[in-house]
Amino acid sequence: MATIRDVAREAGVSIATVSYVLNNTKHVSEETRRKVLEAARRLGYRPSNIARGLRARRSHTLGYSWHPMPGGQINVILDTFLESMAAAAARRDYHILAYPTSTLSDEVSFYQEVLEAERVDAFVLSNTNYDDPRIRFLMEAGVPFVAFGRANPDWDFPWVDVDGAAGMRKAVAHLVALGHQRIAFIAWPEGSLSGEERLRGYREGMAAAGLSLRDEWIVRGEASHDVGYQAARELMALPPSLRPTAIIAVMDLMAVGAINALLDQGIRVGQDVAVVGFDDIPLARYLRPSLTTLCQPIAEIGERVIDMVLTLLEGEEPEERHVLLEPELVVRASTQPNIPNTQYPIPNP
Amino acid sequence: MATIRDVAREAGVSIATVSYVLNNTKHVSEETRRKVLEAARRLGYRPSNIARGLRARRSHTLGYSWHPMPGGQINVILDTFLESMAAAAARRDYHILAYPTSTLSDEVSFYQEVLEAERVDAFVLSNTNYDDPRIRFLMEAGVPFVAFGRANPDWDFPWVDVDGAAGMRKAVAHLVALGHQRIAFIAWPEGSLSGEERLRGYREGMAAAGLSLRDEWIVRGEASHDVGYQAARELMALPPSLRPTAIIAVMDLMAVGAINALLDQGIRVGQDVAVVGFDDIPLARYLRPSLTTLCQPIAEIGERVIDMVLTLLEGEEPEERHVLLEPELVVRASTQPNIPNTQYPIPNP
DNA sequence: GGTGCTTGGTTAAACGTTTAACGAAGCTCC
DNA sequence: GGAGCTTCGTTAAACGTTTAACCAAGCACC
Repeated sequence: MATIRDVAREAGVSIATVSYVLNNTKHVSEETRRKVLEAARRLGYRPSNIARGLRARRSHTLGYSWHPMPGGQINVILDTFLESMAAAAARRDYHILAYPTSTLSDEVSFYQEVLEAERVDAFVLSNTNYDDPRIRFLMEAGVPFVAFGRANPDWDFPWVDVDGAAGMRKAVAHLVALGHQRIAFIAWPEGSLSGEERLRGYREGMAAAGLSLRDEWIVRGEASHDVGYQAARELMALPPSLRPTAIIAVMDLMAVGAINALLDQGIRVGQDVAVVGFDDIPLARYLRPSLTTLCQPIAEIGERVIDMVLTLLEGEEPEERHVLLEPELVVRASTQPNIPNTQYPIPNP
Repeated sequence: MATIRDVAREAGVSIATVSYVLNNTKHVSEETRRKVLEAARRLGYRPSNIARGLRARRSHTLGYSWHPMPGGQINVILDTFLESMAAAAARRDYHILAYPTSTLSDEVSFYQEVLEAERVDAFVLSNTNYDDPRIRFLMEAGVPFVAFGRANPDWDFPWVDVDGAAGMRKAVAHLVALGHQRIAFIAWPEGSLSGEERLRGYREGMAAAGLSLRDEWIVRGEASHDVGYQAARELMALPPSLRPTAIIAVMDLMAVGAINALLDQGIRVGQDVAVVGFDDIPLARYLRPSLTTLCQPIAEIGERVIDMVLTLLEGEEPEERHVLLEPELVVRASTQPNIPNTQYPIPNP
């Protein structure tokens, strides 16, 4: 494997000159410049990332850590998110080190380890919590990082997030436009940042439509299909005057549970009762009925996150330190009975 | 940040001694050993991975590259696979560099780049093809790698794979035990390695059960929900004496398409016609009816792959160069009408 | 024709490890 | 009591870059 020394010899210059030419970091005459580039090309030279990193104290690597999904749930965004991040990073010669954090005993000390071993220059985090210890640590340590998701509002750190409240307002407005007045919400337990955010959007949407809101319409439970199932049963057990005609769930999986509960009771979803989810899981469009839901712009988030973190790494301030992106409402049969379930074209035999 | 020099000074020894103690690579008296370890602990010393890599020509990093799913499909295994690999790698102080390859113009030259930049010591690949150029390149370059998936059988390289044929034999046997005789198969277009493998298992299963096989029962098409939908329509349009009573699909997504087609025709899935998929996508258990399918031992594959690749890196031969793991048949309502759709417990209010 | 500036390049140190080569001290053995 | 071995450490080179410091030559200027 050719080293910078080989290139220097081949071009008849010193290794310093080669370095200057390749990094464009000092003026070099057009003549030698050409010679160096030519020699490097001939030898197929590629600077060793390791050696470069040792001297420049840069690994040209970003760490991305996420919590793998519990209980057989799927991480809907992982593939898309990693792909968009890796592509954005590659454009600027950075690479992504993947850290699923499930197996870590102490997550914070893990960050410290990786950092001190000089494996990564900066971090991207997702699945943030309110008083997220990772964020606290990274802020204190002065490490550049960007989070996908917000945390304690008193903390000032760069993040990109989806405006869950705006999404839920869209969902409510959509349902209201269809004539619904009694709209329920299946939420996560208190304490989840994005959960409360989405719930707030639901409340705001109801208020904006001038609809009153009943405590019975908000049912909370852990993120699972079964909790969604049970919540829908409870909602349908309310007296007719209170019984909701539409249900919004904080996540698709719970919406699927709710739909299954309704179907089990002979309720026609989309006609008798409408259901909206959040996530746009891959199968949402193929469910019976297909699921109206909110779709997050994951690819864009990935790019923004990387752009921000690389800006930080260059010692500059990103023009926007906080980026809030709106999810898109995808209307399907679970709220619009006139949309056929079979919304995919049937290919000709 | 403490360096080896700081530790040496603190312990009153030379840096070489520190290195020997920390790497357990030469005998050192118990006394100095203790002093060194104590000093390292006090200073919170952690060797710089970069410096270590430069000298030892090891980045302690493995590259994992995969093709992101086309057309909004989800990569069911990514989360689990990455997690198990990262955990197995971390146990031996290795880390995973993630390379979704969609954006690469020339995939092979990409491997060369990463390798020459000394970013990774070895590779893991998945989604292998028959004459996979990546595998050809890595073999020729003499780079250690392990593939999740097989390729050209003339090539000798280490891999771990799922025995799709065995899985399909299980599926057929399961259906035969339920009394089915006319069993159809929805396949991918010719040329897919795992696709042909699974198809072969279906044929073998039929032969083993002494059932004859009709050409009409094998329908091919691109991997998509809609192709599955259309295929099921075609199968149901066969004359009654040929019409299958069970359908096996090469992947869950196509099985879902088939189920939807059957439902649209008023056919009761699980009672009139049974359907089996392959993958065990996360929603499979929550579908109506829930989907009988084959589940791949992804976590185990991840561990095996990492163990093998690290063994290779140590210059040894793994005891097994080819590992074939059987998928597990998960029986649900789409083949067993007596299994209630609502197979999840309903929590007490 | 010295002074000072610019241009275009070189020299050499540094980054933090690993590890081969060396060596001092203590022991065994004849 | 010296040869030879073992034990336990040290010294110093090496890994492949980047970059500060330096320098020679050319030129302008008074």
